[in-house]
Amino acid sequence: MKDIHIPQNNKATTNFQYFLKVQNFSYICNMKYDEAKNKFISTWGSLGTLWGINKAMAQIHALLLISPEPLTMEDIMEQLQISRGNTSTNLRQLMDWGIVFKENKMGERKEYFTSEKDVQELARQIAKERSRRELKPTIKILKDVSNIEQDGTQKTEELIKQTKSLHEMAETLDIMMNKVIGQDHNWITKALVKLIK
Amino acid sequence: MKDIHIPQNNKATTNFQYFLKVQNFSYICNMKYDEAKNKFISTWGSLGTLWGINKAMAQIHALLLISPEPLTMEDIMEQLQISRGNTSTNLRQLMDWGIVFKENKMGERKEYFTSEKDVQELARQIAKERSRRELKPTIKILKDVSNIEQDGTQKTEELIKQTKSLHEMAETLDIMMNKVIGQDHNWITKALVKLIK
DNA sequence: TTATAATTTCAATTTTTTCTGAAAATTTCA
DNA sequence: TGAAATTTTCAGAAAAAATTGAAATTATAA
Repeated sequence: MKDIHIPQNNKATTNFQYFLKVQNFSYICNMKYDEAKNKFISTWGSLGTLWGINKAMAQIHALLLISPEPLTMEDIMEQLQISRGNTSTNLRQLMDWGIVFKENKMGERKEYFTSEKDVQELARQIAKERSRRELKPTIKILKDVSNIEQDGTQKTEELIKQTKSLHEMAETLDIMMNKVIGQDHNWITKALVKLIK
Repeated sequence: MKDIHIPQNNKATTNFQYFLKVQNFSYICNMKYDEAKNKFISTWGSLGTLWGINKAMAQIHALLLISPEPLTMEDIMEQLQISRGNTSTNLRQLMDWGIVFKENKMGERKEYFTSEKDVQELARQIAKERSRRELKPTIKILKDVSNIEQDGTQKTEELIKQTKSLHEMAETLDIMMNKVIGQDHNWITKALVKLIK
């Protein structure tokens, strides 16, 4: 499988059958699953960097998300072609985020990993962590900065005015996010309905 | 100014006066403004990397956001201690994002730059760009991947199921974001009120 | 048009981040 | 307890990203 090059962003090959010639035998080979899987993993991987986690971490997560069975570290290393250390470190981080879990199988020494499979729960968990890691500390600093003493100069006035606005907006966002965290599993749909009204 | 070391995360120095001894003269020097300004710029800078723009870009933006007057490239280079090339490149990117603008002063050859000052407008602009750059392309790929043909295997079923869920969620988010973009300037507060109800 | 002020571009360099792999640590089984 | 299986850690290597600075380009005024 890993010797077949799968075009990543080539529209023409989506939902297509591949015709392979191997040692004088010809096969019509349905690549749909592997192609789709690779596309998903690599897309999720590059998206990861956009919301602050690295590629390997996001790819491991993607792999676990679509895997019906828990995977071992070996499985992950082999499928993504990454080192043991890298795998170990990133699995730990995913567990810190609360979106990947360790599992043990009876009679087996090695550890298995699964991801949170409910995407709404996943979103809630991510919202919760981002609030804690990024939003809350920012809010604190904006509050400090916007509380400096007025000295009558225009530049101080502008600094206070702008950081106050940002502070207010950040607090609103945080409240919204925490509302969302406390909602039931269909919050996204419900929130949408409310916004449209 | 740039020779005075300003402690960045030191609670004890916030809102404090500094006592300086320079060449036998003593001053009580109110550092509030500069300290606050530096704290804001460096915080905004490191936050930037978390939502996908680099440090210099975010710092330039921060500087323009709190500057009552438009600034030239020279001003920015000097205040942030970065090179001309860096400044030019990042200003261009900020303009691509639609949150920084060029201004010309009559009789002056050089260009001046300002930032969008209304933070709600800023948020709307950012939401719009992120939808265009990240969310929309992701939605397209999730749609493609979730449309592969069922082949009866469990792994294919799982891949389809999970990518379908993600696709649905991403679409909902995108719709929400675009709703928000079309709202008036107080959308955040209004959205919050709706969610709380 | 020419001189010059201002900006952009980009190859080379520096800095930061990620990744590897082997040694150390931990866990489990007998 | 000891040996084997498994995981973690971390110094150094590799890769990626950001930054510089000087040459090329563009715009302006005389």
